[in-house]
Amino acid sequence: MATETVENYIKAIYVLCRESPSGEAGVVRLAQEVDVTKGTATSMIKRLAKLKLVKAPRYSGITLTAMGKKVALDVLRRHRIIETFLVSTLNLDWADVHEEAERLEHALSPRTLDRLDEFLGRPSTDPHGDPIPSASGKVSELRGKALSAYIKGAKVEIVRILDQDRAFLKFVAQSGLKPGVCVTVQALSPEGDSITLQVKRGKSVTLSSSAAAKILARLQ
Amino acid sequence: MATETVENYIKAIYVLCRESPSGEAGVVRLAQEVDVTKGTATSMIKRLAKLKLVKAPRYSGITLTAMGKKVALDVLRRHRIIETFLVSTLNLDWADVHEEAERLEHALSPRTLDRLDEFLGRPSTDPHGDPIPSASGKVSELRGKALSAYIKGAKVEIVRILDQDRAFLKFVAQSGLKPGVCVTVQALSPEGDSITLQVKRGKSVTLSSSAAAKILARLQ
DNA sequence: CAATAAAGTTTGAGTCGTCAAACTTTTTAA
DNA sequence: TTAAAAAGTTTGACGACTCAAACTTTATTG
Repeated sequence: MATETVENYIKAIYVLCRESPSGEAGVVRLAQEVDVTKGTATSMIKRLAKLKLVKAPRYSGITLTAMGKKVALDVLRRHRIIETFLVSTLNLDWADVHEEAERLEHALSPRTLDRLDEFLGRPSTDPHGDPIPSASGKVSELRGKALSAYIKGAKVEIVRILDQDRAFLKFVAQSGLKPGVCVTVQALSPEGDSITLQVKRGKSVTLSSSAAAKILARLQ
Repeated sequence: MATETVENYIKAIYVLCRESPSGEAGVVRLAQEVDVTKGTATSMIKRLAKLKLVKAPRYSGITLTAMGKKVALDVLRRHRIIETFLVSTLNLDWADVHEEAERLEHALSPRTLDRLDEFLGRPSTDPHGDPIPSASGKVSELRGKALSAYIKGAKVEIVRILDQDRAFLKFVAQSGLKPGVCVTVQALSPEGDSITLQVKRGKSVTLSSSAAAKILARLQ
């Protein structure tokens, strides 16, 4: 069994690989993510390589092996089911839930996880719209494009928020941009580098393009 | 903040002190309880003493300080609330729940714990009948005497099972002796060192006195 | 293309929690 | 009351995880 620390590194590597265009994770970013120095990250990567969880040629990018990917999806499944529970059953604040799940995800037995999943009605996404991997390790990456990619007048449904940062999530929630909500693109300003959305009649929000890039939506 | 390991030692010491007539815990039993060698236990006790959580004069009994007691009750509160959740909400098996709670109890923030407590309707005991300490650290030790202390013909209500051993709990559950259940003392056999209970019409169970001593009940 | 910045690695050391085994003190019982 | 058993302690070592700081390699850019 992978230790809690190992699980955290693997999960972080998985996420970083998804984010990076090259599909590889870097030591410095990884160190940031798990909150250690880069030296520590390097030595941990060596251990992960010895455990056959990652491939990491010297001075080059890190990628997960098939085994590593399996571990990552397993952790992610636990994480997202817990987040769903915390929000939908315990009514915890949408933005606060990430850190809590971060700790709980390592303490759930497979049996309990399955009961929890059952209790929740076998949800397919978590409150941020992130897909929950199946018990057998499959993820359906949701269709949906960045908000910033739509044209003026488009009516779209928010499907996912690609960021776990508390402040950002708080802002998003406050603006009413949770997954499931429908909005209309009211204005695009290439000069101002921003996008304005109508959330409901009379209420609109303006976002920078970079913020809008982290919110996925699909045509209504 | 006390580490997970520290919390486990403190909890074990609390339980051992309750059980022992002298009110003190011993190193060997403690080592058994947390599943380490006695040398390890000794060195941990030193650390706990340095942290002002226990008093442990050399070659003598271990007791908790006021601070230690507070930590113990806090852990116990978390443990018992989680057990209640696992049984009453997720329908996990009554006997399996202890180990699971053992791991989860260290991963819950105060906020989440309170939400969980609220969700459960602020229960006062866990599924074994153990009292749940209040958030401020008060425990109401339940009234109730060992089953073995009642006389023939007594009609009593089971209130608590004083043992976390899986096999014992499994047996108890199978016999229908959960807290809340009413039984009648059908026979006492000092020679056979046993007690026979009528659980409901037509169903009776025989227990050794030592087993009956671990089941608390009160007069109906 | 050289100089500098950034990314990555290595080294030496420290903490936490653990073990096995030798040792000391206390308790028990013959 | 003293020898054996039980309880408790110490020592030296190890694995997991971490840091700071020196170092090497790769990338960037004037």
